Amino acid sequence: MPKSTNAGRATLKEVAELAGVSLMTVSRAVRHPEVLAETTRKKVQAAIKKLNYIPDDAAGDLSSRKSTTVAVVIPSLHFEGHARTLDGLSSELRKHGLYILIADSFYSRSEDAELLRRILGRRPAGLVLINSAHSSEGVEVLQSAGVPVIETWDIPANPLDSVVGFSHAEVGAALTTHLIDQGHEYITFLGGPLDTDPRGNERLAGFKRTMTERGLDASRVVTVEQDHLTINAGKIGIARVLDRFPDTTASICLTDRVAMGAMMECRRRGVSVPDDLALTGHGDFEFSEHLVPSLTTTRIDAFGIGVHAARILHERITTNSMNDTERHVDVGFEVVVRDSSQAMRPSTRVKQRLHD
Amino acid sequence: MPKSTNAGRATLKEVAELAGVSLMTVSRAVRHPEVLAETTRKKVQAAIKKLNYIPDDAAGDLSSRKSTTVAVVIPSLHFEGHARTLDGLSSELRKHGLYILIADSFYSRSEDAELLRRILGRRPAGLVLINSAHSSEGVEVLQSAGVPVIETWDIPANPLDSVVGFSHAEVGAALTTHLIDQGHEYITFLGGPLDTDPRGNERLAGFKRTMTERGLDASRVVTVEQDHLTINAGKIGIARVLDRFPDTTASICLTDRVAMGAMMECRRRGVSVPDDLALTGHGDFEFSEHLVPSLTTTRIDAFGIGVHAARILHERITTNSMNDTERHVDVGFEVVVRDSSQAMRPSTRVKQRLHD
DNA sequence: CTCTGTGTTGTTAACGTTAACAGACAATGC
DNA sequence: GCATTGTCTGTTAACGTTAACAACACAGAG
Repeated sequence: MPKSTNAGRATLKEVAELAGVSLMTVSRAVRHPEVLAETTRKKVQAAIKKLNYIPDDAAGDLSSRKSTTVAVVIPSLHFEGHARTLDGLSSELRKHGLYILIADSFYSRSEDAELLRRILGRRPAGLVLINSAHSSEGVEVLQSAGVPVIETWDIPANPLDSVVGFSHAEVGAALTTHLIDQGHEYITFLGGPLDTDPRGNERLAGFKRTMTERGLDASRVVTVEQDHLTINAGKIGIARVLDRFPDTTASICLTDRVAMGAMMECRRRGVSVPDDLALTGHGDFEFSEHLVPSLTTTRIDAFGIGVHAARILHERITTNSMNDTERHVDVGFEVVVRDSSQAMRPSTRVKQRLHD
Repeated sequence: MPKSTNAGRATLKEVAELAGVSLMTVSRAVRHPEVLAETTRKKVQAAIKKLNYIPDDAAGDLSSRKSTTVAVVIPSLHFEGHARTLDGLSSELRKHGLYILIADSFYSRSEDAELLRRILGRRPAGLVLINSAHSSEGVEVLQSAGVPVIETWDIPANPLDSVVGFSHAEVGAALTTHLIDQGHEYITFLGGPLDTDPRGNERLAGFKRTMTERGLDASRVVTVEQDHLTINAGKIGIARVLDRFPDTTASICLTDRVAMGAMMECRRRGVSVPDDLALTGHGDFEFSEHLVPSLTTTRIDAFGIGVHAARILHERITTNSMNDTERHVDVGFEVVVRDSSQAMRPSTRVKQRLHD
């Protein structure tokens, strides 16, 4: 057994000794095997296998002044879309030998700068921010980070650096337009605590703008403080909507989870969706198309956001040129019209009992 | 601007020069400020602030022969429970200054060993495996990793090392017992492709064992190949259940997502849950209690699994003693009985229309 | 038979940090 | 007054790797 301090793991040196070559030859056998003479290569590879040698990437990074990690700052993994973006990032970054270091930031804004500093201590090659907002100190840290920073899931007014996202205001506007086009006039916006959710606020702004443009009442807004964007918030919220604005015929819910909570509560109360109340969500979650009635929503290419961010990152890491054309990407969104927001077609109504 | 190669970031050396002290004094100012004289400490801290110095953890790890990363191998982030476990891990590990390195392994089993080798290249202090199975080569890599390995979400027959999980067979058995106690005799197990899902298989085994013990037919099993554990699989699967075993009065679904798909399809077909067909799931997802009818399921303390794993890991990293008492933890589970599996109480039935 | 490449391997000096020890100096005990 | 202790800071040698360059052998060209 090697008396290495390195948790018993073999090092370049030990492999080199066993194979009877120099350190660099072993290093080359790992990274550029093609430059070695075949006999040497085989000898070294045998030694590597025998000792179960795994190169220490951190030491390699240090020596070569490169970095093989990308840090991802994410508020919560409980949101399907974020998980999909992470998948997209991961699958694309893997192709380039980059690892993902996770920083979930779902706590107080005040620790924000500290978290970012800690993560920068790992010397990541770049940072991907998923749907996150930062304190002014945090922004300062990011600006002096010296590595590419990619903000995703939004198109902020003052981007730090690169951006891959979509317009939340347009999402709000598109859903509102859809409902108005369906003949609705009394539309209530159902959201979470909007002061801590800039994106929700933008969607609300899109709603208000569109309602006003169409000459309708844009002031019908209900928020739920306790739960943030949960199914439960929708359940509580829709009760308030029905209470405060009983003539509401359609409600725009901040996310699909909120919409689901609303829909279930409607069912419990015997309020028919969409006949008594039309509902829309946002995000196109897995369950959304399966609900009865199926949920009208907006679909975001969450995986694509991750892939896009990864590509931009990779390009910016390898080439030093800042190709401005690709610095800001709007991936758009798609309004998916389903049963919850339109007069039901017979084919989608509850079917007859089976086997009769 | 410093001419450092390190992406413009300040190093110990630059801070030392600015403060007029040695490297070690700066290092101490960061890690053990209490040993320095107050005047020195302030001088150094001012220099650190001025240069925006952030220590390079990788270099520190290398020099001190420690590691500040923990690698997490996770099959998919799309499962709520996994995300919660990751949260638990993260929040507990953060207390000890440990970072999480993510390896999502949701691809072919053959790449398995390669992925593990790559992750070990980061020299993690430990490995947490969430709900994962490995090829024999992968197992070999793990065994020679030389760091603590914690398997979670299951209690495997042959653990590699530490374990934090629960018995899937008991889950299957408990749900089956519950349904039998409700008076059901014709129970169908609805699962995914079981050959690639050892845990699903165990739950199935628990089902079969219990059915047989109670003298009931244990052979009613329906699997769906296309989709794995999705809502859609439940939708497709329940159709097969009703088709192949029309006298079924209760169905045990592999997960809550499958159960939801089943429930929605039932609604579409006019099959009443639970009156015509009782349903159970597994996992207690966010939506489960909100469905109408609410879903009977098993609840796992997913966050707690993460916290537990983090504690074991931390103990094993800091003390070299292998405290055997805590090596294998069964966190258990809880059967949550809701409306989908019992004769409905009036209070939970669909309420009267609102405002009338 | 020297010259010039070409293909292959080795040597040295970093990368940014820390552990271990060494030294300087002041305060204390006898 | 002199050794002894304690407090603080500095020096040296690593950690495991890679970039850059040096060195060597051997082939073919002239």
